[in-house]
Amino acid sequence: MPELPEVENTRRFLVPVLEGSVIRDAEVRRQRMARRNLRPDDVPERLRGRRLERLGRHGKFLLGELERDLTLVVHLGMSGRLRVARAGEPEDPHTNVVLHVDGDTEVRFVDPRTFGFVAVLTPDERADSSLSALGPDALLDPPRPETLGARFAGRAAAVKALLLDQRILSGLGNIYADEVLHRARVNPTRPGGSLSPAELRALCEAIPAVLEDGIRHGGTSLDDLAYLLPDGRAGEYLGRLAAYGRTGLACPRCGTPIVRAVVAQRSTHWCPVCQPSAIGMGGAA
DNA sequence: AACGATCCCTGTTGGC
DNA sequence: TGCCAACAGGGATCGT
Repeated sequence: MPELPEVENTRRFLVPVLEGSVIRDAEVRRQRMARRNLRPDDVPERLRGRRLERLGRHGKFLLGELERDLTLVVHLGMSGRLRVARAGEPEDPHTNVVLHVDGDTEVRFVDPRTFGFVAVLTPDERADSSLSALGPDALLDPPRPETLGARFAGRAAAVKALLLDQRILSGLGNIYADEVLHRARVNPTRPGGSLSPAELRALCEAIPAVLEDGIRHGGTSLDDLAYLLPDGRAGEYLGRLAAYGRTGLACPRCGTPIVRAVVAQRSTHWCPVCQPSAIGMGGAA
């Protein structure tokens, strides 16, 4: 699923395509994709003829700074991907939004499950949106152990749930949360408030390390339905995952079979030896 | 306030 | 072989 490394790879690919370019026209073919706008019809209207000055990212949100203080917001949801193509090239199914850029370049938003969205927001609308509630970007502004500890203090919820909470830290999703916890040797079911200073330090080391590793390898493409780079290539990180999706397979660190359980309503994978459920105990959770 | 449950979607998977 | 329920998940929202 698109998480921070996939969104960042998408962003880097799109920077030379979009930055400084004029969006000549835009089509929203499924109204649902524009549902975060007060009026869905605003999207093409607000994009038409406007230059995109800078393409940034906060967590899993792509943020395009447009002329006259408008922001283009794109979230890939769980099955969204952006595809760069020439006009007239065959379209992938579920091409729900198309941006027509300079020349005959198109940026196509393909999203079968429509959990993604596009929005074009004024500064006021942006301030009122959930964007303003996002926590610091997990890569650009990685947490220090003391600040993460302060956010986790007193929390009974599983540390996995807290890592997925975009208001605490922005960018981790289900795959990279499992990978971060594995690298840091922290059991996903542990109450957030119970982590030791050493475990908080390990988490803070693991968060940027795992994300940078994911970015370096082009992100994680689980299957052909999910995330692909904007030129259609798959990311290479799938084969490097240590925990996520590896139920019954050997932990790359100790060889113990990875276990799976539902934590925080999400499929969760960990090594019962490297990530014991209680300090000093080596058994399964 | 914190936390868990539910819903939105649809392609894929697994069971019978 | 064919059908269909279950499953996957980010984020909004709701109930406790």
